[in-house]
Amino acid sequence: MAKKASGGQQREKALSREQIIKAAIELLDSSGESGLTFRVLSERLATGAGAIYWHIANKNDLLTAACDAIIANAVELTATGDTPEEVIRALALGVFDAMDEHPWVGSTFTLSPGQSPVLRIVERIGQQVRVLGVPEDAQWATASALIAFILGVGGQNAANRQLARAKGFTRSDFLETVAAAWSQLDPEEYSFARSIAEPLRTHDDRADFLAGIEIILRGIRAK
Amino acid sequence: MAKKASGGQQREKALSREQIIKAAIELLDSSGESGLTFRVLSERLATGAGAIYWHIANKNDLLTAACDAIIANAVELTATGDTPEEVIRALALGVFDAMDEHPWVGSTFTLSPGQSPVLRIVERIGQQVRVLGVPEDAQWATASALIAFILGVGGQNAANRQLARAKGFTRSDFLETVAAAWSQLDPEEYSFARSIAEPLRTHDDRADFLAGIEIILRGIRAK
DNA sequence: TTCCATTCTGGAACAACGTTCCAAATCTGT
DNA sequence: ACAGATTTGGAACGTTGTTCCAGAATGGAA
Repeated sequence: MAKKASGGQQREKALSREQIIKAAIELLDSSGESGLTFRVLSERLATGAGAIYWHIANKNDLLTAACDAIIANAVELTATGDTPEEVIRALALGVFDAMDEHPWVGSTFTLSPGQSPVLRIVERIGQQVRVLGVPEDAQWATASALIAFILGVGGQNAANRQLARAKGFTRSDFLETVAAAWSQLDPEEYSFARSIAEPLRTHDDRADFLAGIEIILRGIRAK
Repeated sequence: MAKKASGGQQREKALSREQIIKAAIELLDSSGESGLTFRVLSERLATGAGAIYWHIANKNDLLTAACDAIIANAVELTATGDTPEEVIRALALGVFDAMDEHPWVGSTFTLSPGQSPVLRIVERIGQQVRVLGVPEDAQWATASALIAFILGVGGQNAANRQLARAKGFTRSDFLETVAAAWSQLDPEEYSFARSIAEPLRTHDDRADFLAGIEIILRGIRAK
């Protein structure tokens, strides 16, 4: 029923689930979320839509698998450190960088809650929360806060990138646009947004992300 | 060019942007995100798709406006308190409750980054961060962390609800499914997920959300 | 009033998408 | 070499967001 790993080659141009996922990732990276359709994926793989559906349940399945491949790699590479806090920092940054390199990942998490991609992060974070000595009845809320923050940042960044790409903007153009809009808001009602518009132009997403992680770690420690 | 607010009624059954948004919200609430199509919206409003497009740019515009209506209401109602921390708590809970009542809102934020709905939250949170005495060069990162967390939780919850609805599950069914899956994972590799599966069955999302806010507030204070 | 330019309506039409279906091609075991 | 199971490729289906446009409704000028 499933594939058989019997050494011999099955066919000249065998079509495997892994190949499909790999091609999907390439397509997502080069053309964004809207660039992955079964038509262009078929062309790229020199086959038809039906053949793809033999190996894959539906588009959600495909996107989840693609997301999982990226996250599994990121988690594997970066989950090291001397202290639990260092591990959390490294893991969070690893996931952030992976999402930065593959902007579509951020919006893919919501397609499969509780499944593989999220699960990997839950486990790694949860283990470190345990090592940190957080009491058992607070472990889930604590890990959950870290995860929500990481996925929240990822989702927002993904949204920014996607909008920028759709309008043919660069990231810089996008920030420029937001800054320009915010700096012209009513000074009374939107004083904060106005004051933040200028520094926003040149801010560093990664540094802000790390600062957020530090705040949360400090909050956990301060209990 | 735009509508004229000249007192007289324009037509028996005038079609206004507000009416369209209201009908869209009702549809989203009753049938979920996939329930809002221009076909059923047309029927509900007893008109055609073209008439709707006269008042609204596209579906993104419509969803953003619907999201903004919910968020504006939630922010207006709940942004009160004696201390800045209390205001943040109240605001966060207000947004959480709004997202809980309208699950589609959580996934709508990503459609319009830097625009109205996010902006409202940025402003309110940012003002309180300022009152808290956070130094100017850390205000954005701090506010950003709170916002990312709030939107992250909202997005995950929305994803859960959406999946549950699509499969005809209740929230309880969904948690049951996740708990069952997690409790059968490999005890070595997924020790945390296994240990958390049981309590997850009956946990309180709102309490966990509030616990997360407290962690972040503690982290800000502990600087 | 009568007219006309503007504003607004409704539904047909279009292109693109995810998905299904199935006859043909290919493989595997006997 | 044959038969049954697996895998392929592309046509076809239903649905979606969006566009297009003929014409109805409206309000001000003559």
